[in-house]
Amino acid sequence: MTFKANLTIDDIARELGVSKTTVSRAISGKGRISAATRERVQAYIELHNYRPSAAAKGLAESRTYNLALVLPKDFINLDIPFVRNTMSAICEEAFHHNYNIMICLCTDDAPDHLVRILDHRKADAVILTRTLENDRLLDFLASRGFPFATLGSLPLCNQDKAIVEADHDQLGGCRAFSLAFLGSGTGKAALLINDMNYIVNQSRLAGFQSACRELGIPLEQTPVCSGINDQESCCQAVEGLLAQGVRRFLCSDEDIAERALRALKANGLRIPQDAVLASLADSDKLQNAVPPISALHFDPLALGSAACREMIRALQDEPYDPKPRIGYEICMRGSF
Amino acid sequence: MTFKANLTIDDIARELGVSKTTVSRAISGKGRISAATRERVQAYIELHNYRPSAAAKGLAESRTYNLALVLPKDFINLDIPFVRNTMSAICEEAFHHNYNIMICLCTDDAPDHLVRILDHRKADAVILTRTLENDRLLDFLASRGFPFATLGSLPLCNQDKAIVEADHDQLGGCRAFSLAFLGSGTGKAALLINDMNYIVNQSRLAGFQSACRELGIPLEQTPVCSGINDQESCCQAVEGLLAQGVRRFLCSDEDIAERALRALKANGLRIPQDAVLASLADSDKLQNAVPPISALHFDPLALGSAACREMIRALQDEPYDPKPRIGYEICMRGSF
DNA sequence: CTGAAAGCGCTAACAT
DNA sequence: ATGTTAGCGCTTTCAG
Repeated sequence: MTFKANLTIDDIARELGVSKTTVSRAISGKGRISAATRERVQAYIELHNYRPSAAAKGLAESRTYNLALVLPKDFINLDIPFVRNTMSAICEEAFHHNYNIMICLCTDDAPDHLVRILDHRKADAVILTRTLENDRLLDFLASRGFPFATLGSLPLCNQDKAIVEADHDQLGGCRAFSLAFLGSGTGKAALLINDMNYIVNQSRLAGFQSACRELGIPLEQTPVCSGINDQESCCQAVEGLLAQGVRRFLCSDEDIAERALRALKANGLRIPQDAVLASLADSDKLQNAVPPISALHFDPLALGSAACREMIRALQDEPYDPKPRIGYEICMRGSF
Repeated sequence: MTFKANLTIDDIARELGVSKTTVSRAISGKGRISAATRERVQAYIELHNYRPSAAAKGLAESRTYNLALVLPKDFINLDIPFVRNTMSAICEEAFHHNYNIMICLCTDDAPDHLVRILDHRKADAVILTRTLENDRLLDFLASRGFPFATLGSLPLCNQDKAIVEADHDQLGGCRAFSLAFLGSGTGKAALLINDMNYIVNQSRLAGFQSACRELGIPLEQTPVCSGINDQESCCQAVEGLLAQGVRRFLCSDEDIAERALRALKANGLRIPQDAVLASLADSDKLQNAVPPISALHFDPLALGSAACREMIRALQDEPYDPKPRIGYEICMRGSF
């Protein structure tokens, strides 16, 4: 079967003895058209495998049917399962709505890829895969008034600037998980956390502290160590806390949990006999760790899909949820 | 500063009292135009921050300035450093040439994303991140006559169907590395390999066998185990080989090397005292393994850039290299 | 219910 | 060297 490459709406109109308008209507379903001619056109299209040109449609409608997905540049060097997962979910969801995903690699101080996509109007909206407290990309998008969605909540300074702000229920999840963790034993419990510039870490801390308040645990009983970004800083923090008599460690994410596990093992402590450990974010690694680490589990696929879906709805002036929230699951694996 | 969103070439022409054509020429540099007017136009553009609409330019030129990057669907669940790395390199390179990258998640039997991109003409060419022996995506692209580039060599059945076929020098690298590995000791040496449907594995095997021939090692002295795709099959293979007296293990990639390392350790063998181990593909994991594993090292960034660059050159009718080859490096880390 | 015509913003012959 | 004109393939008033 030969492939007739570039059949146009004009060809069909001529062939069928109708006008371009009629063909267009038969395809889009917009405007009045008789069922008979619609079917005639559709049959022709089906038979001849006609596919409209996205470029032409786009130009006429001032749309591209593309979404720009901003990936953090360190994704090059570092596997970030969250990014990988949300990326695929977004891609799937976009496909489902006839949109495509254009990727751009950006850092806060190198937004070049994104700038160019906006300048050349190659996408209808942007999806950010993470949110920071001082986020120049966020400021940039807001200042341009360009529609965007975020995975993760916005900082107060950019409150409500996004069309869609999708997030896991971090506050509720961290609170519930912290309650379980804190309630499962006695003695000082510490929170190990990384970069507080990430909004997600702020939410985690807030959830943890809310649980502390609920249980009437005074602040000095729950030390918080932030800035844990490699094995060394983690070891130092853990050893310092051990010296203070802390034996209960809650980690803000899976990477820290892995490091803390190593640090505790290195200090000869067994989990859960000598010390307990848990994580406010999950991954395969924690499930397969020895011993497995209990964690608060979220579904990145659901988050990515939701953000993408609602953004596309918004673009099409359909009713949409500006702040989709994805629930959590508590995975008890015996590490506390 | 307010942002005048949609300045067009028409606005500029009117404002400057010249024709659209002149403006177009001043921008593209095509056609004759006086230096004076070119500068006048450029100054105006600079001042008013004009950016051409990619959609309009695209429609007029029948181009999209987009490249479709096909990612394997299992990238969702599994980190594939090679994919991550080449993806970023491609994205960077594309940016550099004013192209954008559109991603599509495909498997051999679910090419939907790609089909739609081609149908709607949303990309000018495709980049495949891997090549298989029986590759329906490859057949599909070839049958459509759509331009594409591959990372990795093509199978014989689709020889020369790609516009660009970028590859590491697998044959040369594997041969050289195998020579070093085989020459470093005596006794049976085994090759552990995964899916022979991957062209890259075929090249690795060919390189290995070429080294064997060169050294005059008979085939029965170099057992080859293929189909190693998880820890269990690796353990079985390793134990079977140990029983045959094999103490020298060459692995086709980093994942197998990791698994083999575990299997050897589990059998109480120390590296390199009791057994030696090496890998025909490298990654951070091998570098950080205990003990570090010697490996043949390639640069995925260079590969991705080359494929993307040559593909874009081809699209622009510039001279290009249809078969860029990236060199290798042998990283000796003491595991043999 | 259908068609004619203008237009989306740019490029590219073909004049001049 | 610059302008005129006609597209690229679709959508969308506005008439009939």
